Amino acid sequence: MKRQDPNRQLEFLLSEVVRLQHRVYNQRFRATGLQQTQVAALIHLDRVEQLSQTDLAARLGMRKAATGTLIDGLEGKGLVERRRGREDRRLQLVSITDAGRDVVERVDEMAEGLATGYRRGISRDERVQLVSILQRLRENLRRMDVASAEPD
Amino acid sequence: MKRQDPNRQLEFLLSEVVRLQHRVYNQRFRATGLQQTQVAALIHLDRVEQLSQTDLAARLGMRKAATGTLIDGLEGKGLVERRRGREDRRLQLVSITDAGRDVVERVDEMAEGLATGYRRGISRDERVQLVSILQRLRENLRRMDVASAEPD
DNA sequence: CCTTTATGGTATGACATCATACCATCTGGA
DNA sequence: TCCAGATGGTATGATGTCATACCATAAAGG
Repeated sequence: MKRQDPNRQLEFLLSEVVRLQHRVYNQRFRATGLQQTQVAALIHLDRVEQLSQTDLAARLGMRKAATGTLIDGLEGKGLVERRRGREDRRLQLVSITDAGRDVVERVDEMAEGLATGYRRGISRDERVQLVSILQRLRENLRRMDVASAEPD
Repeated sequence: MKRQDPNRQLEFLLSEVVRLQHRVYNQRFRATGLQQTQVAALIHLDRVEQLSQTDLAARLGMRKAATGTLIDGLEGKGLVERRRGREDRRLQLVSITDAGRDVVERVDEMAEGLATGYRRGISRDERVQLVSILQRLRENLRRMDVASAEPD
């Protein structure tokens, strides 16, 4: 039962990196009052016109409930709008506002600066590789998630 | 200002994967009553005899306060012990108990099963590569973290 | 020695996410 | 047509992590 060095155990390493990442980004974005996840949501919305909450949840890898409160926050700041679906009135269609687009613009510039330090010592090829592997990991995890998540 | 596809933006992708990962693992480990992070802490402690809380915090990428409550939980279950440092009485030296070692053993077996689905379609070489890149990313983030975190 | 500063840990209040349970609306078959 | 299940969303209570502020002990300089 030779156990992995926890420093190399993929799952733990990923968690650690993401914890650090959230901390660093949230410190830097303090001025905007936005969390990294909210920024992610805004950027998703900036590229697609509108999205139901369930769609958005799937893209962020979150649950519906959490996505709802996430959007509450963005809506409260006027960065995002909700409209009931016209055909299917269960849907909450979320779309970004002009104010939201401005924020994305500003945040993008900040992110530019951060990315420099973030990517130091990692080549373009490696980044491409990394993304590719992470996408497969995500696929695997999605499969494992639904496999056990009947009741939602 | 050509913006990245959020599906490929490294930072977001990492966050998403880790959210999924936590969900899947916590579902599966429900029976043990442990969170993935607690498991990580146990495994660290299983390999080093003892560790101060600050050390442990550094290894997990967390802050001191959060690490304290994490350990409270493990201590409450009897998986871990705290002793005041004999030479430096500020230190809380944390070490794993026999019960803790048993849990690690059991969890390791469960993790074995999970890892199969987790790693599907990802070669050994790719995993090595991934770990290497993540370690550099971690280094970068640590630098960016302390760079701004004077007051703790 | 004695004071200042650094360091380990804890307390507190905020917030994000989760799981579960629930309500509203749609859809497909009897 | 209408009822049963599926699906979108919300409400609630728990927990994990954070940032900040604080206390206790140690180390360093006069």
